[in-house]
Amino acid sequence: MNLFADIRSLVLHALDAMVAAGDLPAGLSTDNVTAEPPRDASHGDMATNAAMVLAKPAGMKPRDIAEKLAVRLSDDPRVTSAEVAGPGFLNLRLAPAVWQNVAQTVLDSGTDYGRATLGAGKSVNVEYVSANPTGPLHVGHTRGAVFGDALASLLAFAGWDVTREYVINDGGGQIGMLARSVYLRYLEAHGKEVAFPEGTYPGDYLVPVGAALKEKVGDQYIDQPEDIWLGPIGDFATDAMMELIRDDLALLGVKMDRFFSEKSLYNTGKIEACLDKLDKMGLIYNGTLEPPKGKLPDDYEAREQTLFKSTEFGDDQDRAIKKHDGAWTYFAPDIAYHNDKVERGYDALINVFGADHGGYVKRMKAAVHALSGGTVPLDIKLTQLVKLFKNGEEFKMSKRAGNFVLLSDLIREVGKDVTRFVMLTRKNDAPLDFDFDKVTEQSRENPVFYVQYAHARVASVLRKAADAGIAVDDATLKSADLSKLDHAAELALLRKVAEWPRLVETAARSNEPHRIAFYLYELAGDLHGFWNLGNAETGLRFIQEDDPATSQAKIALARAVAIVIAAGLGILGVTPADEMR
RNA sequence: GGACCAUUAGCUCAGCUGGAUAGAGCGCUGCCCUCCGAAGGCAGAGGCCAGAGGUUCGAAUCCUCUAUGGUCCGCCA
Repeated sequence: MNLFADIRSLVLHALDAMVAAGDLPAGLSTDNVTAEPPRDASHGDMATNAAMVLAKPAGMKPRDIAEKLAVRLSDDPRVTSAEVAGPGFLNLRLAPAVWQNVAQTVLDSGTDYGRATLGAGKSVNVEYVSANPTGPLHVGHTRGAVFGDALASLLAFAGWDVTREYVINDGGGQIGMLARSVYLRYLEAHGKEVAFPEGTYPGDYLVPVGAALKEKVGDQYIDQPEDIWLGPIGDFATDAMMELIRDDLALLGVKMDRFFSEKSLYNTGKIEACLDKLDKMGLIYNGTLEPPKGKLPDDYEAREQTLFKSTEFGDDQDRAIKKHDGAWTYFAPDIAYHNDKVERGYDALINVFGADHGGYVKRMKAAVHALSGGTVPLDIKLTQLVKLFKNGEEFKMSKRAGNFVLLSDLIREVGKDVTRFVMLTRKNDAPLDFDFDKVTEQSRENPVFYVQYAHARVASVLRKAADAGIAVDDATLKSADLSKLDHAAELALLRKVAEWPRLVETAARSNEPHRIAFYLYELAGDLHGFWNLGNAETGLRFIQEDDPATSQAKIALARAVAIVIAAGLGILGVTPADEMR
């Protein structure tokens, strides 16, 4: 399925044969032997570094190994030439049939082409978004949501059994503030004058929640002390906020497999049990932390509290799990939450956090390492800030000014597909500029458009061909005579398509979905370039008048490109377009 | 004081986990539509891969130090 893996194993077999023939010492490690397309296509279709890697341990000259290897590889029908080059590279040229078969493979597999077995038999939990349930999602949450979702899809495509999870922070103090805010809206719904004190949430979105509460409970909470209503209203408000958030996520095309309530860890003994477990490992103690460096808070005083020995696992200092008054810090339930994930039996955990949680990474990894005995890797991906630009100027958002751009506003303005794709055109850990004007522009500068346009062009060809009476269903295309695809430009395009499975693997291995977006942009560029060749050289147009057989072979190539684009966009959560408007 | 991330063309960024002459887009220069959508394409100019050491057949990539920028640093979740 993966051509590069096939060629690599061909090389490895040849090396084994050399060992058997006494041309190479036995027992050499071939871990670093690669088979990859050379950067410069003029070097050939595939290059292996085997000779250079093995030269030293074998005590032989690289060129000697390479030449013997070349002879053996030449025996394979797929290899048309094997030349030693440079310091000891072995450049291979492959038979056109190898590339032509790629088109057939793609048509056979459809958008499943490129699915990998990297994660086969393994499960991974991807936790993302996890915004506090105190209001609708805004732009700040969007990048993490898109990134996490695309990463989850990528891993699923690479064979992992993926769980998408959202942890609801419904156990902390901010739920109390939410409840008070809703209470004020509730009073307002009863016609009372209210003022929002510092710390409460004055946003309009709580108005309907207050009204709904009135609907549900009538006037029973009016003039009642806080301890009567705080709990129930907190629950009521959290549910309402989660409904809001789910709606926002739906707009983005994000669907979670599981919502985990942090509150469910409280008063159930789960936190205590988990910390007991750590205590038995000798990782919990009472102590006093060093005062923070840099700016010292005005009211700082050294206090003794319960600490977790995260320094044992590389953290800079130990971390508090209990406040001075004995209440849990946020870290405590979070440890228990991750313990729960470990106990659910995942083979790997991934958390997607905003960059402002960078300081949290080490302690969380420390906790998971301790809880799983080092058996469950936790990867934490941080997403950097998104800067919005409108009319050429940066649009600053601030909590105080309350001028957040809501996720729903963003979608309304530019759409789900644009939002998702653009958010994935940067590495997760690099800041991202989101320019409202650019992202809706129809030009090469706008990668979303450019990729969509390539897909639409193929769809257009299919329509035109059908109009001309040429059968272009995939079943027919599959049986086309692909040996007609013998032009260098056609083979080059097939090579690019053939890279897809390999790209999926590397992207999945590094948890970097942005690589998909970049590859699609390149593939689209190659298609556009190829398309234009047809201007000067009519023999390269997809539709050849009066020659349905050739047309079908060429259209099969176009379809293969479109299928890969569709598969890639599928991972990114973007709908491929059949025509541009 | 410390941690994490970044530093690649005038600008915005990739760089396939160590490979051959470092790549795109924008901008600049010059070209290509009786032609499946020119909403495109081709070509040219433009680089001390922040700096200095190290690791090895080989470094933009790995390690150390330095510089600059960003994020963060008590029991807030």
